[in-house]
Amino acid sequence: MSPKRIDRTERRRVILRAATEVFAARGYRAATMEEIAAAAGVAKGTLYLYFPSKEALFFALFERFADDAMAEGGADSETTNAVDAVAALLLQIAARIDADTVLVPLTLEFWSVAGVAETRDRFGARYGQMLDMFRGQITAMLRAGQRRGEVKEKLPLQPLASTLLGVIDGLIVQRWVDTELSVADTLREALPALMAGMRSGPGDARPAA
Amino acid sequence: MSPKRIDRTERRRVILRAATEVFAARGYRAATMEEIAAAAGVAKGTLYLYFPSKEALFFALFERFADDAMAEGGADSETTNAVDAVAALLLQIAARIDADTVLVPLTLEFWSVAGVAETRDRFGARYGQMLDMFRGQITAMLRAGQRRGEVKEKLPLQPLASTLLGVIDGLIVQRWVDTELSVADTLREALPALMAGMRSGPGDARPAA
Amino acid sequence: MSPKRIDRTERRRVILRAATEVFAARGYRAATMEEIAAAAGVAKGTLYLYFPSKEALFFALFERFADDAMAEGGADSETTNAVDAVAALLLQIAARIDADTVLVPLTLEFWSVAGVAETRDRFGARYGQMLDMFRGQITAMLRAGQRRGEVKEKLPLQPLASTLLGVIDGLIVQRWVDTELSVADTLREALPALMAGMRSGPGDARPAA
Amino acid sequence: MSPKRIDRTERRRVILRAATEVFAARGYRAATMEEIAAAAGVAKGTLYLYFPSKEALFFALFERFADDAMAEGGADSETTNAVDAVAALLLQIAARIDADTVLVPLTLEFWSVAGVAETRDRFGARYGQMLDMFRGQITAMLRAGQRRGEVKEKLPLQPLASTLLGVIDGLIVQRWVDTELSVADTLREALPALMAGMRSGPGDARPAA
DNA sequence: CATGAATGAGGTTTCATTCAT
DNA sequence: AATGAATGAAACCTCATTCAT
Repeated sequence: MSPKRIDRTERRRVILRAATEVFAARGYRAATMEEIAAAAGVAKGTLYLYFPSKEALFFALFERFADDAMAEGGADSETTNAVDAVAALLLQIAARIDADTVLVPLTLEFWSVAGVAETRDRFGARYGQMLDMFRGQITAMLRAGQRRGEVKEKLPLQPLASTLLGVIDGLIVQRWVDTELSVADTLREALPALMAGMRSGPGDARPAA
Repeated sequence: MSPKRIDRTERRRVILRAATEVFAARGYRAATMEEIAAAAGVAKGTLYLYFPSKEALFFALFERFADDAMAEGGADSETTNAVDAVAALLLQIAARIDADTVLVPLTLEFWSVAGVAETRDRFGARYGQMLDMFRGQITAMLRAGQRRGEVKEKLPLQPLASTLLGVIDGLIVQRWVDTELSVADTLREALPALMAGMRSGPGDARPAA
Repeated sequence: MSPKRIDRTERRRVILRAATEVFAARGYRAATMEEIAAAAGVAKGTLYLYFPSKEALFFALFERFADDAMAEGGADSETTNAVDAVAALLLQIAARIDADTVLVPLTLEFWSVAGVAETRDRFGARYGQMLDMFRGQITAMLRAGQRRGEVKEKLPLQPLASTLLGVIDGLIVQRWVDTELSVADTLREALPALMAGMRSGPGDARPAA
Repeated sequence: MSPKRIDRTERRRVILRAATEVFAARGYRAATMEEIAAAAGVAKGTLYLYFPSKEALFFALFERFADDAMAEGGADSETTNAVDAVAALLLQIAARIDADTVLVPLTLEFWSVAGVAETRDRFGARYGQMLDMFRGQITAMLRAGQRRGEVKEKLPLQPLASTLLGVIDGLIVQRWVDTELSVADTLREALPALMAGMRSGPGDARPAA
């Protein structure tokens, strides 16, 4: 019924998609608004009708990225063994990274832009939020596991969660330099050995019911 | 006949030091040669007497960084238990990261620059070299441990090495957003639990006793 | 939907005109894009919307100059005596030089830029093309004159054409140092004496009569 | 007897020779003092002990060039036929141009630099001096020829001299675009035909004795 | 005398942003 | 709403000139 049949939400999405490609391929600074506009099939000026500045556009991208990542959470932490559930969460994230080729360079780019003094606050806060959420989730899963006697007591849950989560980012870095490497495959092989020590063995089982 | 007495090596070092600060604080693209010159206490033109271009300067920085990191190796892998030795190597790297505040943003910046199409080859190759060296070293240490019966047989050594090494980079990312976080402290707490599963337990011990 | 209405061709012309002035007055290297922009009444960046580089702008100028010069040809070579026709062609070129004051310094500048190693190929080839065309035209006119019995047989047509054409460039140089000198006037006076020897005299006339 | 066995005059010559090569190959603006110093086998600073500036060095080169050219004059204008003597003078200059490969680009460069507003006065005046000298010489030779009855009366001597001299410069231009072309050969072939019309024929001979 | 390291003004080019249409 | 021409602030890099040794 609107005179012009233009769906602002849809066009915004198109622009964000184009920006994703361009930022991933060229980096934040090297990417030009011209390139993004061309990739989105709109004129340069149009970008400014949807995002007030280049930085805002990049930040919007980042937010969508963070939202998506955080939606990933909420797994079946109750049904399975806690250690397996944590592994499953990590593998799920890893699979998404392997599947979407722009995620690796784009993640690198987020880190870099966020490291720059001017943008540190905006980006850093948001990224920290995301990290906290994941760390919290992992910690909670492990704590639940401890309550159920699946996970050893006396484990430094916070540092463990940080480290486990870090594994993902660490493999992202290795993936950009070695495009053959599969984050998910690597994790699938390595996690069992790494997490074995967290399971409560026969000796330290709860006195049980 | 006697030209001005200048220690070119020393001056080069001063410039590299200044570049380290500026690149870390502002990022590669945002950093200007003017800023670097000012930080080094020389004129803009002088930078070009030591490095032919901005990119060359950044790459030189990266090389020195890679050299330093690789010199880190050669630990006491023979004397101690292999698992402990690997942990010690990681902790040593972690300590260096905690000690030098510019290392975190600079590392992020390396990743980002290397991810950009134009520079990917130059930087990526060098970074891959460094990663390979570390992965190789960790793999070798674990394999030696297997021979000595300290490390479980049937472990996927390559993926494990990648993952363990990745832990460092993953924590660097977290450290950048949470400057309170100590990479070394986190690792010191988390590693025992993560690596416990790699040690050969009583059950799978060598015939021995 | 209706973008700003701009006559790109006209604006291109304005820029070329401004560039002509500035390059003529200051020389290729000394001329700055800033100056050219100011002379054209546009901003520096605008120049780059029409020409990708300073060199391209200069080359475009050169091409237009060459095109104009070559369009000059096609005189009334059939109706008049061949020797007179050649003289008329030279005088026509000369008149254009006298009329347009920037042509002298600009021509000097073309020569100079074309002489420099880096640009020799691009500019040299184009200039050679123009020279060849003029030499060919003069040669053809004289040959036709020979067929009609107006021009002496046994003349070295190629060298003569080169030399006659060279007279123009030689006078351009003199005009540059002596702005009073009129290329056309000088030629009008000198050519009859110089070309008299090319006309077939009574002695070497065709059997005819 | 002097403590240092350095002949300033000789070193000046060496620098000028090096400058000749570099200016010819790269043009005035593109040539750097660094390159000239390297070509001369001295340090950059040393150039400034002999010439106060780049422009002064180029001008010195130009002056030497002009001096050499003017020394060329004073031929055997008395002994031979005046028309032949003029032709001989032009051929002599042409031969020198063919022999010395740097003369062509260097001449072009002189013209160009002299065309630039800032240097016009210095260079232009000197160049005009040189041209005047040659024109004067040719005019004088022809006038003497008229007195001796070798040259037609009623000839526009000034324009003729300008044009004949111009032929040289015109062929220099053609030579840079066509390095095969020999200025001397071209002139040797073309001049007889061009100058034939200046000789007093049987009909217009002086009543004479 | 000679050197060559250092300087910094100045040049070309890029590109985020604005705004008339 | 959309366009894309125009702007002009920066940025990288060059190089003539100076001057401490």
